Amino acid sequence: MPATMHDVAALARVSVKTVSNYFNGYPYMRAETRARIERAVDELGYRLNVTARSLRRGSTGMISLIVPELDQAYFAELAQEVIDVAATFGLTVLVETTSGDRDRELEALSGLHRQLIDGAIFDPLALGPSDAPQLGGGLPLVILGERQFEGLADHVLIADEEVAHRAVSHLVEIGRRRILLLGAGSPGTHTAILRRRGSEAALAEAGLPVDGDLVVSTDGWTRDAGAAATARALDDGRRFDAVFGFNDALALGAQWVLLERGLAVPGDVAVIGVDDTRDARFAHPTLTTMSPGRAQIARRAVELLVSRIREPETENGFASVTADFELIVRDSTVAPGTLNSTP
Amino acid sequence: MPATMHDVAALARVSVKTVSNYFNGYPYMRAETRARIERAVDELGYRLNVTARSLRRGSTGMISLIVPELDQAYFAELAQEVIDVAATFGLTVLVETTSGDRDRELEALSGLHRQLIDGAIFDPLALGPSDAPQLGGGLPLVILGERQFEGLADHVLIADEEVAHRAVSHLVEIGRRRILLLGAGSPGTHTAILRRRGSEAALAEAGLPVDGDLVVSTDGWTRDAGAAATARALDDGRRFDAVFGFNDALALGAQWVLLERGLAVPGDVAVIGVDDTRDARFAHPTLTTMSPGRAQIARRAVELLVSRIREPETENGFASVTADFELIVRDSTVAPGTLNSTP
DNA sequence: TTGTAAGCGTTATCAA
DNA sequence: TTGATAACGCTTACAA
Repeated sequence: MPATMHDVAALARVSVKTVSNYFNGYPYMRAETRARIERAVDELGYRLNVTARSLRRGSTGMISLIVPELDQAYFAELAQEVIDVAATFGLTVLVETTSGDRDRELEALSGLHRQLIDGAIFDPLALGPSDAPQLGGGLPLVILGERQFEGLADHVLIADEEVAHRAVSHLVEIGRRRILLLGAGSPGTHTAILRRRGSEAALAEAGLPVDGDLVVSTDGWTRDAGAAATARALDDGRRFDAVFGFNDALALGAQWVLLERGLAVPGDVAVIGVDDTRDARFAHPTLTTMSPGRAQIARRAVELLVSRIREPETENGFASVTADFELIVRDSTVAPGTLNSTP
Repeated sequence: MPATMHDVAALARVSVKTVSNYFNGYPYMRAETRARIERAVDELGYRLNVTARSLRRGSTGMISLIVPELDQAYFAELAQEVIDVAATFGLTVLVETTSGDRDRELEALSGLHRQLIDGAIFDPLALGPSDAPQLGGGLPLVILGERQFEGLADHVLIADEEVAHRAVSHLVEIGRRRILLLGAGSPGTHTAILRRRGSEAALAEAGLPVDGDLVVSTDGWTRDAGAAATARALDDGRRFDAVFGFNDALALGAQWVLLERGLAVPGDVAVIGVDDTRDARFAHPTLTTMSPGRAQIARRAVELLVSRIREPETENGFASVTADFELIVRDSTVAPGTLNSTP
C-alpha cells in the first residue's frame, strides 16, 4: 500500500493542503516547509495519485487521438508527433483505432473512454455530417483532414484541392497526359472528392480531357488496395503514363504492381502520392509526394485542443487552420540524372 | 453536469448499490428491478464514471505498451495487435514511446503514468539487467523480445538464435557464401548478440568462415541506419553476395542502397530480414523475411499480463514463452521463376 | 502562509 | 435480493 498525501503531511508535520499546494506549484511557501515536504516525499517514495486527482478535478490530463489504423505509416507517424507535442503540454495521449468503422468511431467519441479524456483529436473516415449531433456532445474536439464538420468543431485541414492540383500539375509539367487518379471514385470520402476536383481542375487548365476510365475507385487507401486497383486497370487495358495516388500507400501499391509487370517507373509511368511518409523515401524508385506538413498538423491540432479545453465557452465560432504543403520531387517522377524538363 | 449513479438510483427507486450491482454484472436481481434501472439509465443518458471506479477499485483497466517508436512498422503493427487483443479483455492500452532512451524507458515504467496502469508490456531497448531493481517495483510486467530479465518478469521471446540460424541457412542453401550481417556489431543489444551468434553458427555448420569485415554495426535498427551502413560497406570495397538484416527495416535500407547502386537483387546480392512487416511485402523486389509470429506475441503477452494482474502473488517463478517463427521466402532471395535450387 | 473539512462518484462491508 | 454507509486519495472553499 503506497503512501498517501496524508502520510507525507504527517511526516513533514504540515497539513495535506500544504502538501497539495506543493504538488500544484503554489508559490507561497516557506523554504523550510518545502524542504520538509521534499524530505518526507523522498523518504516515503510518495507519488501523487492521478486517479484521485482526476476524480476531484473532473479532468484527467488525457486526450485521445482517433485514427483508422496504426499500421498505416501516415497515422503511425502522426500519432508519434501528437504524442510528443501533447507531452509538452503535460498531456497523455490515448491512441484509439477504428479501422474506419462507423460504430467504432462513434464509440471512441462517446463510449466508455469518453470520460477518461479531456478532449479528442479525430481523423474521421466513416462519419459524415449527418452524425454531427453525436459528435461527442460537448467534448472538446479537433477534427483532422475532413472539412465536413466545419462550424461544429475546430479543424486542422489539408488543402486537398490545392494539393491535388499541384500534384497533377507536376505530372503535366513533366509531359504526362494520361493520368490515373487512384483513390477517386464513388462513393468516396469527402477528401477523395476534393482531391479529385483539384486533379480535374489541373487537367482542365492544361487543356487535357478527363477520362472517366482513368478515375479509379479503391477499397480503402492502403497499399493492398492501390495494388489491386492498378492491376485491374492494367488488366482492363487502360493506358496511362502517370498515376496520382491520393495517398502514399495507394501510390506505393501502384508502383509495386507497375514494377512487377515490368513497366519502368518513371520511364513508362510516373507515380506521385500524398503524405510524405517515410515509406515514400525508401521506395525504389523513391516516391515523389506532396508533403502535408505533418508536424505542423500535429502541433496545431494539440494547440487548438488545449485552448478549447481551457476555454470551452468560446462560442464565437470554431477555428479552421489549413496546413502548408509542399511538393517533394523524387525519382518516381523525375529519374535521377534526367534534366528536369519543367519550363 | 452528467448524471451520477445516485440520480439513476433515485429515478429507478432503488439504492446505488443495486445500480452498481447492475453495472458489475451481479447476477441476483429481479427482472423488474433490472428493467427499472435500464429505463432510468436510458432516460438520463447515464454513463459510469471510470475515474471514480478506478479510485475505489485501485485499478484502472489500462495497461501500457512501451516501445521505442511508433513510426517503425514493426512496432506500429505490434501496437495495433496489442490494442485489439487487450480490448477483448476489456483493457485499454496506453502506448508509450521511448525512442529507445534509457531515461524515458524508466520514466514509462515508474513515472507519473505508473499509477494510471495496472501493468505494462515492455519492449526494452536501452535497459539492461543492471536496471532490474528499477523494473517498476511490483508493477505487473511482460517483457518482449529481450531475455535479459528472465526470472524477473514474464517474457514473450523470439527465438533469436534459431531465427538467425534459419535465415542464414536459407542464404547458404541458395548458394550464397559471403553474407553481410547487418545490425550485429558492438556494443549491440542482447538481441543483436543472439542473432549474430545464430548466424555464425549457421555459417560454421555450412563450413563457411566468419569474416569480421562482414559483421556490421548500425546506428539503430532503422531503414536509414541500414542504408547508411550498407553504403559504407560498399564504399569500403567489401564484397558480399547476401545481406542478412537483423530486422526488416535494416534489410529494406540495405536493399534500397543496393538497387540505388545498380546492383541486382537477388541476382548480385540476396537480402533477407526479420519481422515480416507489411513493408516487406511491398518492397520491390518483395523481401524475404523471418516472420516472428507477431499476432501470437501480442496475444500471449496480453494473456500473461492479465493473469499476472489477477494473481500478482504467483511467486513460483515467471513464465517465458517463445513464439513460433517461419521463413517467408519472397523475391529478394529467390527471383520469381527461378527454380529453387535447394537440395 | 497554512489548516479544517467537505466533497468528487464509485465499490465494499455488512446487515436486513 | 437489496439497502445504508463508510471508504478510495485528492482538491478547494473558507478560516485562521
